[in-house]
Order: sequence, then C-alpha cells, then structure tokens
Amino acid sequence: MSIEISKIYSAKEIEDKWYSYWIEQNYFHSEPDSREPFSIVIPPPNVTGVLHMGHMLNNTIQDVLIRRARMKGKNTCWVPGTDHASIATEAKVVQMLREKGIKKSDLSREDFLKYAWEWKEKYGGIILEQLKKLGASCDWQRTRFTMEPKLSGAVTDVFIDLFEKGMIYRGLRMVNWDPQGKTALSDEEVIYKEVNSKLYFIRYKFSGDENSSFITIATTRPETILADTAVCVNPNDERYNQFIGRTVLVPFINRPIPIIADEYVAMDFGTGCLKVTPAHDINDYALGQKFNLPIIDILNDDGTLNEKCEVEKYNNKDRFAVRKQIAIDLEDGGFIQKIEEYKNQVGTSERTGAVIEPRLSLQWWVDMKKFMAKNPQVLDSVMNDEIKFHPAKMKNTYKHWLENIKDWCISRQLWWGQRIPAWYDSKGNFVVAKTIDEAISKFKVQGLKVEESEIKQDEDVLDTWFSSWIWPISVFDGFDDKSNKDINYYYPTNDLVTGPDIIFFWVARMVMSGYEFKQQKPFNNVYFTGLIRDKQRRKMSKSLGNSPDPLELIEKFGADGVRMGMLLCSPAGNDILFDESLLEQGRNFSNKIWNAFRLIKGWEIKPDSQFDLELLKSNQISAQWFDNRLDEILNDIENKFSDYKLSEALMAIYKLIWDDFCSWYLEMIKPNFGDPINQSTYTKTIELFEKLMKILHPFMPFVTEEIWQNLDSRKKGESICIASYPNINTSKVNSENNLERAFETISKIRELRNKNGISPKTSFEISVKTNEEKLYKPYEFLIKKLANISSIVYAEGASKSNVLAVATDQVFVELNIQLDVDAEKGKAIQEIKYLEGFLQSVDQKLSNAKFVENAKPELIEKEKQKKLDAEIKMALLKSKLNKL
RNA sequence: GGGAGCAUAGCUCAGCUGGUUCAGAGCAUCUGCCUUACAAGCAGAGGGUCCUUGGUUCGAAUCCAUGUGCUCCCA
Repeated sequence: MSIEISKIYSAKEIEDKWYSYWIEQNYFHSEPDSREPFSIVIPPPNVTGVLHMGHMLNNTIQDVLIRRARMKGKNTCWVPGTDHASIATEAKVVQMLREKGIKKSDLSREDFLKYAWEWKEKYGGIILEQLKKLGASCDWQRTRFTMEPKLSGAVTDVFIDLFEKGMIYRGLRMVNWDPQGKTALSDEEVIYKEVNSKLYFIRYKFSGDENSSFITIATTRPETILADTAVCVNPNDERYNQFIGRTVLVPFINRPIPIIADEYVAMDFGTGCLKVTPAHDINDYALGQKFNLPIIDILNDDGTLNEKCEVEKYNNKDRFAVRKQIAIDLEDGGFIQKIEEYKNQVGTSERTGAVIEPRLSLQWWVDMKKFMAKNPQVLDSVMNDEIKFHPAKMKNTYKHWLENIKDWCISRQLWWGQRIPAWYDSKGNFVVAKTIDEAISKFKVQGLKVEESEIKQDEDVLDTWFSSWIWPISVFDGFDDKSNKDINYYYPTNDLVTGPDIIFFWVARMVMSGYEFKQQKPFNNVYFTGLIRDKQRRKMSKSLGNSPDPLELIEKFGADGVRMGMLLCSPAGNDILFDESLLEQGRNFSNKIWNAFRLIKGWEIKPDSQFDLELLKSNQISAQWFDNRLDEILNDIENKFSDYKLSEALMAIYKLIWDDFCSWYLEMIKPNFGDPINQSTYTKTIELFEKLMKILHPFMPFVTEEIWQNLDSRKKGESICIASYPNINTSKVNSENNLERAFETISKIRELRNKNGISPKTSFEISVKTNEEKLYKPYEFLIKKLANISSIVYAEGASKSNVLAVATDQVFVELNIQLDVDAEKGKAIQEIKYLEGFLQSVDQKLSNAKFVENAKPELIEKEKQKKLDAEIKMALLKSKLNKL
C-alpha cells in the first residue's frame, strides 16, 4: 500500500470529498434531545459580502469550538445565516439599476424591492458557500436570513413592544447623515478618520461699519458660513467681549447675525470666535437652542446645497465643490485672512465611506438610558463574569460604552429592510401597529376617526442591527413561539465569536435584547478575535488591496493549512499580522502528519512471537512513554480550552504530534528498513495515532478525517466528526518509566556528533558513570538505536576528553576525536563561572535569615537541592577541565 | 480633549496570586545532513539590560510610581 500513497499531501480532493460526505451524513444537523446542548449562532455576515480574512479566522474558531463539543458528546448546533445589510445592499442594487439605466427614484417601493430580492437570490449567500470550503460544520438546515418573513416579524414585534414600553420614541435631533446612502446612521456606524484639511480664517464685517472693522472666525468648512446664524465668543475673552451684542454680516450674502457669548467657546482654538451653524453641527445646534437662534438648513439629502444658501451659483452643487469655489470667491472678495494646513477628524459612513454631515432630522430612537435602567444585568453580568469575555480586558471597553450610552437612531431612509410599523393620518398623528387594521383601531382608541385611504405607513426602515441584536433569540423563533422546544433547548447559547470592532453592534446589544426579551443572557462566553492586518500592521482593506483572496489561500495551502496557520498565532484579542508563511506552517504540518501515516501504513506486521524480547520490551516502554505523554498534554489542552486559549492548545497538539510522536516515538519503534513491526506495537501505534487525530480534528478537520478513515476499517456512516473525544486516562500504566536521562544522553551524543563532524552512521561505544543505573539500563536499546551506539558499559570511561555531562552523570564517548581543546576549555570555564554565580545566589538566600523565616519550607528544600546539584556539576566540570 | 490597553529573543507571542527547574515557545537565522515516512524534511546551535528611572521587598519580568513609545475606544 505504501507505494501508492503520495509523498505530498494534497488537500484539494480530500477536502471536497469529506465535506460532501459530512453533509450527506447530516452530521451537522441538530434537533433537541436529552443530551446537553452546545449552541453557537454565527454573527451574521452581510448577505452581499464575500469571505474575507476576518471571517476565516472568526469562523475557524467557531468551528473548533463546535467540533470539539460535538466530539465530546454534546448536541451541537451552529446556526448559520446572513443579515440583510440595508445600506450596503441597497447601494449595490441602486448601482445595478443605474447600470441598467434605471433610476431608483423612478421606481415604486414595491418594484425596487422586487429587484432587491432578485439581486439577493442571485448573489446573496455566496459567503455561506465559501464557509463550506473552510470546513465550517454549520447546521445548514437552520440557515436564517434577517429579512425572511419570520425574522422580520420578530423585528416588527420588538419595535412595537419597545414602543409600548416607552423605550422607543420619535424625535427631531441631530443625526449622522450619509449623503451617499441618503440615510441617517447611528453613532456606531460613523468611522472617524484623520484627514489633512485646511483651516480658513474668514473676516466677518461689522454691520454699519463695513469698511473698517471686522472679526475673524476660523473654520474647516467654509461653505457652511452660508448657514450661520450667529458668531459666539467666550465672555471671558478680553479681545472680544466688547463686541458682544453687536451684529456682523455673513460674507457674501450679508446676512446680519448677532455676536453672542458663551463659555463653551474655546479661547485658544482658532481665533477664539466661533461661527454658529445650528443646522450643521451638533454643538452649534445646542447653542442655537440655548440662544433661540434660527436654523438654516442649506443642504439637500444628497449633500448638495439648496436655495437657502442664497447664492445661486452654489445651488445644487456638491458641498465639496462649493467648499473649493467659496474659498476662491472669498479670497476674491477679500474676506480671507489666511489659510492654514490642518489635521482633523472627519466622520465617514461605515458602509458607503461618504463624509457624514450632521443634520437635523426626525428619526426613531431607542431610549438607551431607560433601557439600561430597566436592565442593569446588561452591565453587571459581564462585570461579574456571568458572561465571560475573552480576553477579559474587553470588559473595560464594554463598561465604558454602556456608562456613556447614547440613544440609538434606528430609522434608516431606505427601502431594503423592515418598514417601520408606524402609521400616520393626514394631520401627522401616528400610532404604532403591526397592520393597517390594527392601526385604524388604535387611532380609534385615541378618538381619531380615520379612513384606510388616509393612513400612510412610515416610509423608513429599521437599522439592520435592529435585526441582528435579537439574532440569538430570533434564529430559534423565540419571538414567534416564545417557548418552542428549540429556544428552550438552545438558548442561552454557549459562545459568541466576534471581532472587537463590533463589541457594541453585536455583543452589547445582543446582551441587552437577551435580558429584555428573554430575561436571560444570550451567551455564556464571548471570544474576541483580533483584527487581521498585513505585515506592516495596516488593516486589511479593499482600497489598499492588501487582503488576499481566502479561497485562493485555501486552494494553495488547504483549508486545514489555512485554519492551522491562522489559529496558531492568534491568541484571543491579539491582531494577526498576516503573512503567507504562517499558512505554510499549516500546510507543512498537514504534510508531516500525512507522512507519519504513510510510514505506519507501510509497515509489514508480524506476530510478537517472531521478535526478540529486548525489542518487544523496548517498544512497550516507548508506547507507554508516549501514552503517558499524550495524557499529560491532553490535560494541558483541556486547561487551555477552558481558558479559551485556543492557539496555545493548538501549539500543544502541534508539538505533541511533531516532536513527541514523530521525532521521538516513531523513531523509537520504527523497524529497520525492510523489517516488519510486531503486532502489539502496531496496534498500539494505531490507537495512539487515532487519539492524536481526534484531538487535532477540531482544528484540522479534513486531514484528520482522511487519516482516521484509513487507520482502520470503517463502516459507512462512521466519521471522526462524531467519534468521541479522548478522555484523560487517569490510571497511569507503568508511569515509573523515566526516559529523561536517556533522552538527554541521546541529544548530547547527537550534539557531539554535530560539533565534531561525526556521521550518524559511525557507531561507537559509551561508558556511563552514574549512581542511578536504572535510569539507563532499561533504555539501552533505545539509546543504541537513536544515537547509534554500539555498546554501553557502566564505569568511568577511558576517554579523557570526550565526556558529556548528562544531568549529574558523566557519559564517556569512546572515540578518538580531534577536539578543539581551547574551545572546550573556554566552554567549561564559562559554565563554571555561571555555576559559581548560581551557587552564590543560592547560598545568599539560604544564609539569609529572613528568607529562611519567610519562605515556604518546600521552597527552602528546593534551594538546598539546587545547591547540591550545582556542586556536583561543578566538580565534574573542574575534573574535566583538569583533564583537558 | 476623555478613557482603556500594551511594551519580554529578528518576528509573533506565553509567563496565574513576587522565589534561577521563569528567562520560555513557534517561526525566522546559522551549522551539518538528499539517513528509503516526510528537503513542505532530519539532527543540532546561537540569540534577550524582560522599554527608562526610581520605590516596596530578604528577593521583582512579575507589585507601585514616573518618564518614553505604540495601539485601541469614545467625542
């Protein structure tokens, strides 16, 4: 068989083969039963999106958690799905229509939605298909979409419920306006970016004194002067307080505006004079309210200026075009004092990237303070670790946000999404109701008589996050049927895996909705991944083009290789500095395992009776040693998992397989070329290999399945996916085996060979001087085999110079080697020096009365032992030095 | 401007309640090997003032303070 197995592991066909098999066998589907549940809801990716590096990491982690739980006998359910991403999707549909020559404004809402659904059916959900390539073991039969009827119904119900509880209101407030998406955004959807801009210093002349005097204001947005309704100075500012109450003229349009005074104005910024534009700045709006200033809104919803700007040539021109033009015009008019380079933070839309305009607008809001007052567990449960964050330091960010929480703007001026269930009569009265009939009766209750034809539903839709915040409940239809068997069984879910950038979008709001609607937390653990960056620490982004195509990477390194490579270097909360070499490591590991498999499968097996005892005994020792080692590491892995240290758990299994299993164990039991292996060792090795594959399976599902299937004869329907995870064997067999000295001897001999250019093929004799022959005798066979030693005697050897220090023993290499005496001497002297220092520090400690008094007794014992060992080593070194 | 976090080998990171079995791991580097499982490999090796300066302590990578540098969040 061995001859036919390829030297190189080829992931491609193996991965496709097993994924289809898993789906065929329906291993990933879950129904409630008597077992303990283990559930994860996927943080729904954008339906229009494609898989990117962040998704790969995120979903690999979820898959590891799910697969492990599945093997541990839990009834696991990983619910996949997508959200409808109103702005992003609508933008894409609008663009598609534009390419067809259709304007959105020419379409009715219904027609537009028809196109949108068509688009979604065609392109939506690509990302879910891509997740399959990664090996994600989602319950695909449970795939949900935030806009499907049931989930939309839940969203509407939640809106109505919160409105009736007084936690949703409609209000005119300053919002973040996205002029490209033509919609309001919540604060969380605004991304601040530092940009290089200009600070314009503009003169405002005094009314009635136009020729001689003026004051100067500084602004980065000169086009907004056309909406100014005041100039404000600090009353304590001696430069200006004489002017308070006077009137200045807005340049160009000569609108007279008052000079007002407020301590809000920073005297040291710009000129100390602030132009007040209540319609286009949040702080100015507050000032406007305070001083009862008029509000002049000069912007259209698409970011162009309207007729209120009073300058005809700016009318219908984009704000940025006007900014350029007005700078020139002001300069020409002699209004510019100077222009400085200036760096400032500009808000941009998370979805469209457009520069946000603060804009006064009537929107729907969730009253977050009220919400939190009712649900203090939202903060408490995280702070007291009822919901555990990994890493815990994310609790700070969470706390800070909740303690400074602002109302949530949930209406969006879009069509793609759940339409707000508010109904208006012709006079502007409104009710909130699920259907028009309910609305009519609610109007009636208020004593308003309305006809159906007079009523209009709100034109806006709800924020997508208003769908996803209830996702852990809604995917189990927990609103539709409040105590159905799914929600009762799977909720609260176990883990949520997400990026730190959406701690507010998802984590915080899911916790909020969990307590409000289920009176229960939505998940027990939150695992925060890091962000994927490139080697220069830049975030991966489309515009930089520094994001590799995940599918190409899977093609190149195998899904297992990609998963392993990414996970190995990403502790929770730490960013990954992505580089393909990481994935190479993963691919190499697949290959390593593959070759171990090839080796084992290539052996010819003969009954134990045909082997001599020494070999049988040695193989037995080897197997017992590795068996114990495996248990030790398995225990370690358990601990790491309970701390969610996934990358460390993976590293532990990596080293267990590569170093302990391949480099040591297999070499220990490997028959000489062409020789057969004895039956019992073979059987044991298969058993051990199988265990290793199971432990690794959650991380690298494909290669482990392929090997597992071939290690033994399997029946149809069997799979490592549903095999049981190894238990730690508490009853250690023959754990008195201590191979440490033997291993050290082997390593030291190899080192000697390396240093002196002695071929591994040259065998020689060694003499061991030790008080503990039992640490060598049982393992002679192994030492001879792995270090190519011809014979071992227990005595002081003849060799004067080739003496290896193995712990406190001496190993004499009986071989004539031309030693570099000076180098050896130097090395010995150096070691003696180190030991002297070491001894000194130990002595100091032991002679320190306070140390002896305060330190634990076992610590003092340790120190004494250290002293003894060091003294023996020192004596050995000194005698070696003398001989040299 | 407000808040939080981080600083340990060339790189990415472990180091819990202080005690040289705590100065570690992987990758990278270097040396020697095409040894019939694997060169996507084997056997070895080198490499760190644990950011600075103080303090607490018998004892500090670990605790405290200061400074410096970086990152993130919020406005």
